[in-house]
Amino acid sequence: MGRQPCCDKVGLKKGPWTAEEDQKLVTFLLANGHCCWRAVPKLAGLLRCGKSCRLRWTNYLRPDVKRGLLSSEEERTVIDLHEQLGNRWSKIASQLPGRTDNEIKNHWNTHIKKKLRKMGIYPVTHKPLHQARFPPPLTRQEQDTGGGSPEKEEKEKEKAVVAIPQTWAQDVCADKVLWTPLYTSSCTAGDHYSGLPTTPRLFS
DNA sequence: AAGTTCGTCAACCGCGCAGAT
DNA sequence: TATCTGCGCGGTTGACGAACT
Repeated sequence: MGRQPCCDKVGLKKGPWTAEEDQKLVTFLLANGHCCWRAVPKLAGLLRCGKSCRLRWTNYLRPDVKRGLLSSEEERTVIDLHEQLGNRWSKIASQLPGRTDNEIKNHWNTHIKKKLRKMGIYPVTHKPLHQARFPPPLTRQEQDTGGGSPEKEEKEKEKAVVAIPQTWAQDVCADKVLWTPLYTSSCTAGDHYSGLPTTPRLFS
């Protein structure tokens, strides 16, 4: 049996939120809090799914959410944390009060990546471009700062393959550093690989 | 001035995890 | 133990305005 959709999509509104919808959601949540996101739209009188309401609230309507560009200090923090954690946007966001994972992710993709490239730093590995290497196959376990249960650790060890991030292909192409398909015969973004590649081929 | 391309960012989608039954 | 349900996360899309030709 397939997974049920998060909500019945028939008759539900999608796309940008109107001021009126925002008002309804804020009024409801401030008065009642949220016991269960699935029930929120119905109770608040909105034709949205619960997921959409949660996203709108956490990213834009929450009273403590900070708007506007990231300061240079915040940016530095994001870069440092990204180096340690990778694309764990929610973890990174938790270190920056008032910032959301979505905002940080967008800022990273549109501003920071570009800045790093200009500085000659490869944004995925945080290493100089000329030393660009395929990212080591870190498992979630390795990326997480905290430890896990021994069983979990064992399971993670078994996972010798990790997903190649789709951004990899984009980044590499943008910087005209293309990898030869030495590590796999038909490797594309989203595929899986095990082990490390050999050498990159540079295109001018 | 009009058309096209690029950059930004709000919002959606699908998946994985955890708790409940 | 297996299945169901809801939430949260990360990747991706698409609308829209700005910049460029």
